[in-house]
Amino acid sequence: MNEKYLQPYNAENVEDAISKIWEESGFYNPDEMIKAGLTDPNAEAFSIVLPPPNVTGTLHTGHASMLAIQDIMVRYHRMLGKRTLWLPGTDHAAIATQSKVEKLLQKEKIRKHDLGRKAFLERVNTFAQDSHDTIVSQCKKMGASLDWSREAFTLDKEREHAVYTAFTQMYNDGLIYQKERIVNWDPKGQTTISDDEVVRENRKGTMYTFKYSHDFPFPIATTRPETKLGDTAVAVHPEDKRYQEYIGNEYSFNFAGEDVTVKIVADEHVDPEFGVGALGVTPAHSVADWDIAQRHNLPLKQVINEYGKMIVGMEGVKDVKVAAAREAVVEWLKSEGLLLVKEDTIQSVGTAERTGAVIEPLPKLQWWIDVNKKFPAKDSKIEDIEKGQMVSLKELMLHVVRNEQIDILPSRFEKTYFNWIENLRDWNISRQIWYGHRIPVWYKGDDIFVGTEAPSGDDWKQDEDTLDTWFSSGLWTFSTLGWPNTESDDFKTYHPTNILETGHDIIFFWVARMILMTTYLLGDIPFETVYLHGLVRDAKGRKMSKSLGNIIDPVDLIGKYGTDALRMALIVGNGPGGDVNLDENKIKAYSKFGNKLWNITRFVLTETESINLDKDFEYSLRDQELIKEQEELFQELTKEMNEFKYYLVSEKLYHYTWDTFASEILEESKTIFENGSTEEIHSRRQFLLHSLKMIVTMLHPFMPFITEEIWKDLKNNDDRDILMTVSWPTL
RNA sequence: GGGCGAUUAGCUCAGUUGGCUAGAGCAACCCGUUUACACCGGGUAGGUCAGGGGUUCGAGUCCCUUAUCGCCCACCA
Repeated sequence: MNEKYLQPYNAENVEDAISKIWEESGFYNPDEMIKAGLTDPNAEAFSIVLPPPNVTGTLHTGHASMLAIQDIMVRYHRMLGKRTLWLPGTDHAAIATQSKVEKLLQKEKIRKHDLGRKAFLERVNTFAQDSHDTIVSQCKKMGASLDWSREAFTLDKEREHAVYTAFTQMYNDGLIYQKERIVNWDPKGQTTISDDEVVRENRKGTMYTFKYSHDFPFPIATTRPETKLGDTAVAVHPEDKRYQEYIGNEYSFNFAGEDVTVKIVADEHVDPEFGVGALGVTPAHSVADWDIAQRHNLPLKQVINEYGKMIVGMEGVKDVKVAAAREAVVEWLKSEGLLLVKEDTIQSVGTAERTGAVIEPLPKLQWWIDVNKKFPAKDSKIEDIEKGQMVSLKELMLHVVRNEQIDILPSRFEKTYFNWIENLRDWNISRQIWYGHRIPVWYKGDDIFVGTEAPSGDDWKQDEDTLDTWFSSGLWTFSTLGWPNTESDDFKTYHPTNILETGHDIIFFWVARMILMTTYLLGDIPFETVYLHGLVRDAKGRKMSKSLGNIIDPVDLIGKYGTDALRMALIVGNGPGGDVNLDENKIKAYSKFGNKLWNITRFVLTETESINLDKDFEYSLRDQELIKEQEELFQELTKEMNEFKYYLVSEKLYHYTWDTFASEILEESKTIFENGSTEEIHSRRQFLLHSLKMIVTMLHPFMPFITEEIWKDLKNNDDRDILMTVSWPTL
């Protein structure tokens, strides 16, 4: 027996050595598996794309959990003999990365405009490269069997070509258009953001009820008096008796130094029960008011600029930030005797997901994707949609989930998905930041050119804006497989992918966008199953955050307990959609399990030292009984593997190994070895060896390192050298 | 305002399509080392499965209801 078993299991030494074996084998790459004769070239394909981590820093425990789940899926299918690809990459994460680098520059007292676009982007690229390198090494530490030879980046040349191709097609189909409309403006990030990048927060505010002027017939209420300088109407409910006589009238007056004219309009949107039942309409600075203005053809008047400062008004208001201007306007109302009521209220404030700034709705010229416009469907692999049939993006997105061509797990998220799509508005895809895919539109005078490359000839100027990062992420399942070349081997073999495993927090940002892009561009689905995992929380179930100081670094945990133990702690009891509380004690428990398995191996090897697995003999009655029990369990486990119930399989393997195999069978074996007949002893030795091989094989997707290490001492001549490439037991 | 989820042992949680005396890890208490493993073994204690009602031969599991907590979505000024 190998002397290593005389010492307790040392995860750290073993894991590094095993990683090396796997990487040097090249078997993460399915092509190498085929070359070595380990995978049948005609085998069914199985593919997953890694949700590309943002190059904004290092991986956290959430990533660790994601890697563990996906690696289980991948190793399992590889062992089933499938042509298995797990494709890695990273995401440039436009705004997130740019604002991170801006913060770093701020510490050096450098502003990005002083550097200029080119120098700034060099800084960002350096930062992104560092993050990338850290992420790659962390993925490897987790034992993730990713095919690095196919690694991609959302902002590299190949992906740019895919992005430009997609943009051009959508533009030519009239799905991408440019229009001035009210947008979510982030005054801190100096860019627009899409609706789902706006995080709503309930904050304390003050509701002011006042009259515009002494001549105005009735009061209105608002939480933002400073925007009233931009009012162009007052809306009331059409059936509200109090205001009937005023509908259609126009009133002009001076408000805090600005000449204002408002028209009284009747609109169903107004709730007569709320406040005074009359709403000052500010089309340029409120999304709801913009919609009212559209319905009544009202003029637009911008009073706040991109820096969140007032551009009109009296002294103390003009050129002042909105918060201070609000105070000034309220003071003015008081002094004029126009303020009637001031009361505390809770208001829902939109903030920018990345910068935390309060969103200032502003009218701006932007690029949009029309989700309602009908277009002829591409050559369609979508069930019940024929080629050329007129469909909208929204319809396609709903259709493929409704007809279960795409399955979402857990299924309750399907409802959430439908609800979101049904209320979807056009997608604002242009951003006023530097880091990202530059919009593939060029201008020369009044001419406009949209294409995958700059037009020939001088004086063409490319659009300054970049694309929303999710535009490129939306193409991920096929831009990584060679698209727009649909004839490439990878594309033909691995698309659509089988499973998308990701967090339920990005179902709208990403999952929905991938479905949008793929159904539109390919007339196909991007993946068959969406497996959504929850959040990794701390031991007490709290969200990990910097302010709570409860962030756990997966690398520290691996150093302490080993990757196998961490993986088990993240998997057991963690079903789809559920949050997992990561308790260090749980990891500790599974590191003990590793040692248990180690000692089981020691016992079995000691007792079976001189023998090989014998295929031609009959088990004793007792052993036949044990085999039967075992096979029943293993069949059940295989079924559960196919149902994505990794949380059950891992737990059951743990209990079988410890409570049944070690506590009962090994103990019983001691008696047999002492008192049994020759036949009984031989049978039991065979049984132990056989069982341990089965256990180690089935545990491999969960605890890849220790099982691979044990396999070295367990394999026979006719077994494959590397456990990763061994077949999953078929019973 | 709409939707979803949770509530099981001191703590953190499993419990798969309703089916034998409700489980795990950690914590607590007692005992055990001539060895596969003290990173261990054996044992003890601890739960009216949030409350109430219903369906059923049978409910932690299904239905209704109440309470508490949490999450997501939404243009109530």
